[in-house]
Formats: sequence, structure tokens, C-alpha cells
Amino acid sequence: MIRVLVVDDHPVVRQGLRTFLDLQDDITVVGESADGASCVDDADRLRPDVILLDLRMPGADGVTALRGLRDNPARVLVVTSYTEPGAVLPAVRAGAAGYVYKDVDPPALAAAIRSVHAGHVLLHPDVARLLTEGDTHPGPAELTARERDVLAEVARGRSNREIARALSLSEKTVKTHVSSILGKLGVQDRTQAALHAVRTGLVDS
Amino acid sequence: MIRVLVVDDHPVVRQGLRTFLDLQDDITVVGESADGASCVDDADRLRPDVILLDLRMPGADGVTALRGLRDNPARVLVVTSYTEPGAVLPAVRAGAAGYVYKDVDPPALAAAIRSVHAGHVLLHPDVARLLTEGDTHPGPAELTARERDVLAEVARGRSNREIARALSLSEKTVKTHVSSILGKLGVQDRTQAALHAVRTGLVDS
DNA sequence: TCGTCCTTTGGACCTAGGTACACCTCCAGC
DNA sequence: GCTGGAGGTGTACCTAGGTCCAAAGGACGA
Repeated sequence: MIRVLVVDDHPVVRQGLRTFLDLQDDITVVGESADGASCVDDADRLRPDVILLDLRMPGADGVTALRGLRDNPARVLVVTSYTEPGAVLPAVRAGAAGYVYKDVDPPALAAAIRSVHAGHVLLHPDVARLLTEGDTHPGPAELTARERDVLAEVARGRSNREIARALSLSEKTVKTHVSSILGKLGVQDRTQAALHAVRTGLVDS
Repeated sequence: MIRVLVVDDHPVVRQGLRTFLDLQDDITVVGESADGASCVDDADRLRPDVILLDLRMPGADGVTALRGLRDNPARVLVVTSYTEPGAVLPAVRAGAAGYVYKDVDPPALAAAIRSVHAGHVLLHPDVARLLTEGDTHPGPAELTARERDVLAEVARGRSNREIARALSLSEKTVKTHVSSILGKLGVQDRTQAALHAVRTGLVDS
């Protein structure tokens, strides 16, 4: 029996996954978590074999949660809606055992859970391609804490001036942060950065 | 027995809703649709009492689907993730019988379906407040087809120049469109417009 | 203690984004 | 036939966004 922990911020999705997965003979859902922070505790307590993790969550994002789960023996299957290289690569590097899109049909998801539990690393073909392609040169380039603050504001549609006021900085400083954020994310402008942030779950809405 | 049609682009969510709702004594899911276009046909064919409609879908967005469903006697319960006035108001004006957030817990969702089926108009308190507040002056201000084209590009992070190339327009024209889009959506810049578009489901990712 | 990284600020500079106004064509409806 | 709206183009202009370079203080680990 494969013990599964479902992590998603939408109760409807959690309930749906639980109801469906419990119908499988060899899978049982031992718990649900609504966000990245609580899922680390839940994983310690419930000792699941596999964790279904939605990358896109408010508060602590999926990648942060993945890091918190490193000590846990559970295999993490990332279930998300997006194809962004910027989201996939850090997740896989942070220890995800699998990465599937949310638009898989449920039987395929059950199969993915079994594969991951069996020790396989499961990647969607597109994801695997991304990995092999951009493997060497670019590098992960993680954001600093301050840059994440700024990016969160950018992702809410704020202007540099507004961000400066909100964080008590000069507009120049904000520009510097934005500039290095763009560089690290590999995007051209703040709009792309905001979309990236939304996809990776850095901001709620 | 309340006949329900589930419309959502994620198979996992559809399956989840179906499994949960079928557990209710008085509710049966008679069908699922993956997008706004097919849901209109499905509704004609399956004659559901209530349609659960996700506003955020690729291709034909939720509001367009709502218009197509006007002739159908089914009551439409919009289930979505976002609070945006710009998404809520058009939906309600387009004939939604209810509007709940996706973060309702499943029992509350079942209750909402029963309420809507009983003829009630069901609005989340926040939504009702938005309605009564901004009722008179601003107006819905719908986008033209061309403006939606441009907005879709903006929401993919494209620059004006790239949009001009993609749509075979001059950059000036794109600017004009973007400008009127910003005015109609009531936002300040392209980043906010892009975020708005993502929230309302105009673009996939 | 030294080196490194993060954070902050500044100046100079260029470009993309956005506004305001005017003019054109095409097409549906009266 | 006229009218109005939508789409397209343009000019001029201003502002926000972004880059490059430089600098200084603080935290932290080797």
C-alpha cells in the first residue's frame, strides 16, 4: 500500500485527489496539507511514501517546501500546471523525484505515483528535454531574500516607485534589484518576471 | 437528483469534483467538459440542472462560454480562484447564478450547488460587495476581439515590438491597443494587464 | 583578519512603454 | 446614403523601466 500525502492549496483539488486515489487498491491518502510550510511537518508526522506537491502555492512556494523535505525519505512528485523551465529546473534540482503536469488524466497520475514509489525518476518528455538542453551553462541562479521581496511586489503589478515606498527603499535600489532579478530569471522585463512569479507560486493570485 | 455538468480544463480537478459530488445523495455528475467551447454543446446534449464553470480556461474563456449558455436553462455556478472585480462583474452580468471561490471546502461547494439549483443567486460576500459598490459608474468596458488578441500577447510577456511582428501590425498600433486595453481594464500598465489576463483565464499558462 | 556576498544608494544614460490627438478605411445598421 | 464603431496608422511627447558603473557598510565563514 503506497502512503500518499497530498499538498495543494485548493480544498477542492485535495478532496478530488484523495477521493480518486483512495479508489486505487494499492494507494491510500494518509493526509492533506494546504501549504508548503505545514506539509513539511505533516510529512514528518505521517511518514508518507510519496508526496504529491503543487508547486504553485501561496506563502512558502513549492521549491522552498522541497528543500524542507530533503531530510524526509518520502519521494516527492511535483504536480503543477506549468511548463516554465524556470520552475521545473529548480524543482528537479531541489530533489523532486518526478514532475508531471496537472493536465494528466487521473489514471496516468496514479501510474506516476507507482513509478515514483518504485524508485523511478519520472519526467514529462518536455521537462526531460529542458533538463538535458540547459544543463551546463546557465545555472540555477537563486534569488536572494530581498530580491524575492521585490519580485513579490512586481508580481502584484506594483511600479518601482510603489515598491520603493512599500519596502522603504530608494527607487534606484528597487531598480537594481529588479535588474538582477531579470538576469537571474533569464527574462527580459518585469512583466515576464511577474508571470514567472505567478507560475512558480511566489504570489497567491 | 441534481444533474451537474463539470467544466474545467484540468482532468484532475474534473475527476475530483465528479468523485466527490457523486458521493452526495442528491447530486449526480452527468458529464465533464474541458473547455468553454465544448461545454456549450455538452450542456445542450446532457441537459444538466447546474453547470460548474471554471472561469480560468485556455481558448474560449469563461465569460464567452457563459454567453453561449444563455439559451440553456441550466443554472451556472462559477467556480474560480480569483477575486478580481474585472473577472467577477462580467461573469455575473453574463448570467452566472452563483460565484464561489475555488478554495471553498467541498461540502460548502455541494451546498452552493443545492442553493443555486433551488433558484438562489449565490455570491461570496466579497463579490456581493464588489457588485453593490461599483455598480453604477464604471461600466464593464468589454474588449474588442483585436484587443483580446493583443492582451493575449501581452500576457505571454511579449514586448510591443514582438506583438507587432506576431500580429503583423505596426508598433504604434500595438501601443494604441495596449493603451485602450489598460483603460478598459482599469489598470496602470502592461504588467497589471498581463496578471489580470492570467487571472481571468485569457491565456493558458 | 580577509574575502565574499548581500544590501543599499547614486549618477548617467538609453529604450520601451504609454498618452493624446488626428486621420484613414471598412462595415453594419438605420 | 449617412452614421458610428472598430481597426489601423501616424506624430509628438513624457515617463517609467532597465543597464552600466561605482561605492560603502554589514554579515558571515575560511
